[in-house]
Amino acid sequence: MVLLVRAPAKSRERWQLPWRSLRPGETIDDEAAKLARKSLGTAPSLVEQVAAFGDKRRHPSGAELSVAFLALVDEETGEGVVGDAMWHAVEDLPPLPPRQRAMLEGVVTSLRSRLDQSPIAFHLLPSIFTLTQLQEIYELLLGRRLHKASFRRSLHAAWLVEPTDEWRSEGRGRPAQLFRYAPKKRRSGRRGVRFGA
Amino acid sequence: MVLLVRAPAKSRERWQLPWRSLRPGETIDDEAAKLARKSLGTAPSLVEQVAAFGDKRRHPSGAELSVAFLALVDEETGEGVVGDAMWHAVEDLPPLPPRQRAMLEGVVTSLRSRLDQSPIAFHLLPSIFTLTQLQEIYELLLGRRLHKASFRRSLHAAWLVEPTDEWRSEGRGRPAQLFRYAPKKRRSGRRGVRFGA
DNA sequence: ATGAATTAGTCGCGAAACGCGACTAATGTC
DNA sequence: GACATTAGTCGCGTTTCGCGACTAATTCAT
Repeated sequence: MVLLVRAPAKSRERWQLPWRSLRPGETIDDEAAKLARKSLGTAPSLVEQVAAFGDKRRHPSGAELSVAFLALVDEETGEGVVGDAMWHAVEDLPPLPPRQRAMLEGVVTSLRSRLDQSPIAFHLLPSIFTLTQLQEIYELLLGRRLHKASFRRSLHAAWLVEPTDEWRSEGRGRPAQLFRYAPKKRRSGRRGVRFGA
Repeated sequence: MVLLVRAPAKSRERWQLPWRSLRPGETIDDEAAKLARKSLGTAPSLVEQVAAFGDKRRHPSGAELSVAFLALVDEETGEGVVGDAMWHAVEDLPPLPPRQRAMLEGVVTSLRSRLDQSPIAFHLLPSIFTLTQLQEIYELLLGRRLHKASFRRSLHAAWLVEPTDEWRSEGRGRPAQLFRYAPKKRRSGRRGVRFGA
């Protein structure tokens, strides 16, 4: 889901991405982190610069150039959103200013395409987790279901996790083993997680 | 290879990426295209925005924010470079300002990673070309050799080219068939070019 | 002429990766 | 004790991949 804020009354669209103008002397990375904290009421688990947009479609503020950042929070943290901000489903968004629409699409595409190389998903989990939890995160970010056996095979081939000796029995069903994120640095030809079904 | 220009005398490094400051009222896409034309003496076959850099490492001009663009020209066109600009091998570069070093690395990585989905290579070839020419472009951009049979298999699987009925006999050896870029829009599950060996 | 050299293009096999249904395992519930 | 529920694995048929070896068409040297 995407966090949107109410737009000023004069805009045609009623919602916008959270944004702020760059203050002289500040770095955009710092500014983006501050904006995320302010919009969420808490610090996100990951903030990452994605792309810059500077074409004819102008930003609502009239700015020539916009730099898009991705910030991720887990569902629980997302509940504590402050002010007039509200979460919207990515597949069902209200009208947005054209450039923001493009930025959002770019961010989502970029996120999904880098998901196999970058350990983004682990930022949304506690340090110890079950493989089912991990798979659910990937399914959420990719927007589609994955096959359990195939997911685990890719995962082990990528040497990203190692088992702990703890087990979690969460209500009914067989207890799940807990894993931690522990990428093995394969010196040559390391491979990311490949997904398919 | 990368086109660098001489830095002002006061800088520690002697070379820099071509750059200019954004003039109010201009779009960065337009400005980038102009800069490329001016640096090269001719229009590049492709100009593409890649990423923005705004961390602590400052641009030589002191600017807070830098937006990196990729411009590609074929070897022949590159000969006509004007002024004090000079081509340098990507694997053997002179010292650059830190942010520019990072920008360059980002651009090259991004170029290589998107090469399988985006028809970048075709911008560097005439509209009619041989498959060996195409493979050489990919090898140049990826910085490694590819296996001929595998390359052609991936290429045909991606439905990117179609044969013409023309043949080129270029000196010795068997004449090569000429192809044109003609991507088939497979409605579902289109796949890019995959490389390996 | 004839054969070596050169470049283009294809075949096919062994290995690896993938998709996926079906299986076993361990727990709670009725 | 049967059954539902969740975790985890196995294995088989198919596709993809890496790559050496092959055929094809031309030029060059003798």
